[in-house]
Amino acid sequence: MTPVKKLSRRERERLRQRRDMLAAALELFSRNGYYNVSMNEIAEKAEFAVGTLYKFFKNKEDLYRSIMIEETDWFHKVMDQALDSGGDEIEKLRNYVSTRGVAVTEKEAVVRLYHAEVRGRSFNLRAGLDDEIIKQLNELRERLTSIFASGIKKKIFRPIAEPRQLAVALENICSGFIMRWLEDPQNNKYPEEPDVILNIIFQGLIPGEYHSPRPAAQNS
Amino acid sequence: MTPVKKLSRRERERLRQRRDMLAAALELFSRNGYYNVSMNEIAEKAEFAVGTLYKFFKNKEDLYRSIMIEETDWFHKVMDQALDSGGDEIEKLRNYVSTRGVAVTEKEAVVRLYHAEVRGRSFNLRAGLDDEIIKQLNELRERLTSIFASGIKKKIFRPIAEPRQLAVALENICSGFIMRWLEDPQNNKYPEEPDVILNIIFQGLIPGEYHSPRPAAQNS
Amino acid sequence: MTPVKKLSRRERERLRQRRDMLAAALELFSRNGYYNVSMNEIAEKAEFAVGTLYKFFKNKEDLYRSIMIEETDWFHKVMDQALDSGGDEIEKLRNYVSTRGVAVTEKEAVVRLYHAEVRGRSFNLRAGLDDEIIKQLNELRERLTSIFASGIKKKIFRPIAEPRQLAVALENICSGFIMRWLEDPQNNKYPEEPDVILNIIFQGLIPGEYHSPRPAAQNS
Amino acid sequence: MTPVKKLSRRERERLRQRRDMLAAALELFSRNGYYNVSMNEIAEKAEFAVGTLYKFFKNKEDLYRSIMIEETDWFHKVMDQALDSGGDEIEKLRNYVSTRGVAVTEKEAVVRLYHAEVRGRSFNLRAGLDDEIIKQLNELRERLTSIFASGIKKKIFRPIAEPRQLAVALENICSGFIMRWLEDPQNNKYPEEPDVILNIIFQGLIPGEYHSPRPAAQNS
DNA sequence: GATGAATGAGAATTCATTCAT
DNA sequence: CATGAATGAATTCTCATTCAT
Repeated sequence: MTPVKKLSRRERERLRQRRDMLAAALELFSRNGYYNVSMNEIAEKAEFAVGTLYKFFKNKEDLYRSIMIEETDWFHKVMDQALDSGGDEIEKLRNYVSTRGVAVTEKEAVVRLYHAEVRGRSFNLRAGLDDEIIKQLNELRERLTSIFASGIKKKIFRPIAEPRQLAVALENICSGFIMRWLEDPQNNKYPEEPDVILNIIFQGLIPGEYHSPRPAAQNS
Repeated sequence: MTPVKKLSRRERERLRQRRDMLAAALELFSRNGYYNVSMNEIAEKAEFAVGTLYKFFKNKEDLYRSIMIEETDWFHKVMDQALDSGGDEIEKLRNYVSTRGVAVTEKEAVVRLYHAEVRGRSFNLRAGLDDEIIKQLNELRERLTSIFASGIKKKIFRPIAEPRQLAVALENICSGFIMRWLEDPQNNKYPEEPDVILNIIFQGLIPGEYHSPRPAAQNS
Repeated sequence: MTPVKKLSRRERERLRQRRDMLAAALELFSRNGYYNVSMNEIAEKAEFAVGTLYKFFKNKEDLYRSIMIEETDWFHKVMDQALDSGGDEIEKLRNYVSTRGVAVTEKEAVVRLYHAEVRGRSFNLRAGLDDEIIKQLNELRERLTSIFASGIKKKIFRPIAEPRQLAVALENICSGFIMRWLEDPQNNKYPEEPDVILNIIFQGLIPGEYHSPRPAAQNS
Repeated sequence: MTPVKKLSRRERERLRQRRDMLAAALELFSRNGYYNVSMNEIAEKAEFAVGTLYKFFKNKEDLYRSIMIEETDWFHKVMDQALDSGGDEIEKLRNYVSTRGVAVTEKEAVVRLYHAEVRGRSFNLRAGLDDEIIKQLNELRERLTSIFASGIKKKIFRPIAEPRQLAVALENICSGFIMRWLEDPQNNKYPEEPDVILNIIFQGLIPGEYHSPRPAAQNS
């Protein structure tokens, strides 16, 4: 995908170091929060001297921001692929839901940080998240939104709410389950079957157990 | 609830002072985050000396914790009342949704903090939220859960997912909308009509615009 | 002179502390130079905690700058008085010379710092000396200049150079002697008799040993 | 002077490198001060690696000291030559004055540093200037002193002060003018005509405009 | 021999907390 | 009892120096 290939040993080494630093910092930040992690701790965990950290990152905030940017990139990419998957709108949403779950298992720390920062609005960054990050998150939501829109247009989905509202709802239901899972993995699982979540929004639409019974009956 | 009534002037005065301190701290914490607020700032805003703050609260964390406890109490009480409302399960949920919206307008700062802390899992508290707070939040979720359960039992709701999952979903959809609203009040409003949210979960059930068309038709 | 008098005990106390801090810092700076003195050292010498230093001064540079300003003020005032002295132009210059000498004995540390900063152009202040300080030093030179000018006009002094050049010369001869004195007090004294210095510039004019004899005579 | 000639290519190369390093460092030190110049900056400007700097100089202070020694050597040599010039005492002093001026134009950076260090007593060197440097500076002053002494003896100069005092005075008048020049080249020039400075000290003696006129006349 | 990445001691600064008045 | 000045531990960041390649 990238036209790389020719990285000198030196460059590869530097990249590896950078990755190690980011990994150590990510782990600590996601576990203890920005303000409860000192540069010395990060250095120690990454097995470098503090000074070396500062060769790679201008300051603590820059280090944090770099993590956020790289991981948002990763998240964006992963989710993008999920939504690129062939299939109809339902299939895409199914992919969205299950990929959100997969992402956690792959990078728990990232997701943890993502939740603190994006869902909870932490105050780690004085100036707030980078525009670039916000842009990516918005893009993702817009993709979801247009999937809902097109699904509605094709009459696959009933227009039970505006597409963007549906997108927000879906995002947040997923996040809610993930959060619970992270907080108490014993007792909470992220639904293995994405339809559990989709059913919440589209029970009438998703073919499956709860589908056939006419909704009608209930209130009459 | 408590057998109040007999508070000496002294005691009433102290309570007032305490309330002022908590209010000042709440405002600042919710706006700048725990670590970007100093005890001196709080003291100044509350118009007390720092020393006085320490007469009321053991330390900064205790002050923060106290806010969380009091405000969770308030939130719990408000939401509890909403769910106590007469009416069937649908009515109760409607009340839940709209009360969540009302709560924001009444105590924006509280909700802001609540979101950082509960939704995002901030790291203001080293040791995490108090058990007492967690207990209350769980209670609230359990009430929601049993509303869903009873609704399903009464066949008002279709059993599209487990009651607790539905509760989590509802909570998070609401939070999602509230968060967006807080972040950009210009462009995002919390749905004035609670049914917008409930429709997402129960479009087949809530009587209304999108109800009648049989969901069935579309894919089969 | 100042309309003070009514300083609360608190204020007087604060002033005293500030003075102590400045004194400790002056002593250290003048002996070791800006960059070889740490805030902790200053705090220790002044018998305060570092934090207290920062209550009085925004940062290290501010502390240094404050010293420079206060001491330049003092120096300016002392020299100004010297030049205010009654008497003709010769008398004023005599006063200038001897007061420069007195100033050293009174505040050796100040003069030491003054020399590093003003004569040598140190690099303690990134942004250079305050305009206020430079203004005062220029004023002093201008006063000297006009004394020379008026002396020349009155034909007390021969116009051997431009008045400002004479002022610069006088300043620097004095500084030169002072510097030598400070560096090696054993072997160098600042001329007790100001005429020694004035004679260098005005040997033909200052009444005294070298005065009356026609210059011609000198080699007879 | 030294029995040079036989330097291997290797050695010549090393000398050239050393010179480049010293030149880069001189430029930076004289402009920003010892403590505001990092070894990395010097290395970069000299186009070497830091490590290489340390092959030539034990440490930062040694580098600085080396500059001072080499440049003092140069200055000493230049001034020595000036004083070697044929001619009587007056001629020699004239040469001293004008050579001081020439030196600035040739090596402004050196003079800048010289002033900070020698005139101002900077604190770049913890242990003060090298004895060797001090010795050279003293030698120069002694030469000046003996010129004054011999001039007085020959009755070319009137004994308006002790020879050494005259030497100090002359040195400092020159330095004073040079400093002003360096600080504000627009508005201050070093007297092109050395007699301007010499007149200040010897107006009665230097043949010229102010020489013959009887000093007597003046105050009557 | 040259390089420059890595090191870590040291300095400035902040802020929760204490305690004399 | 309230006050707020004083404290000093902890944190971020820099830069002279070293040493493996």
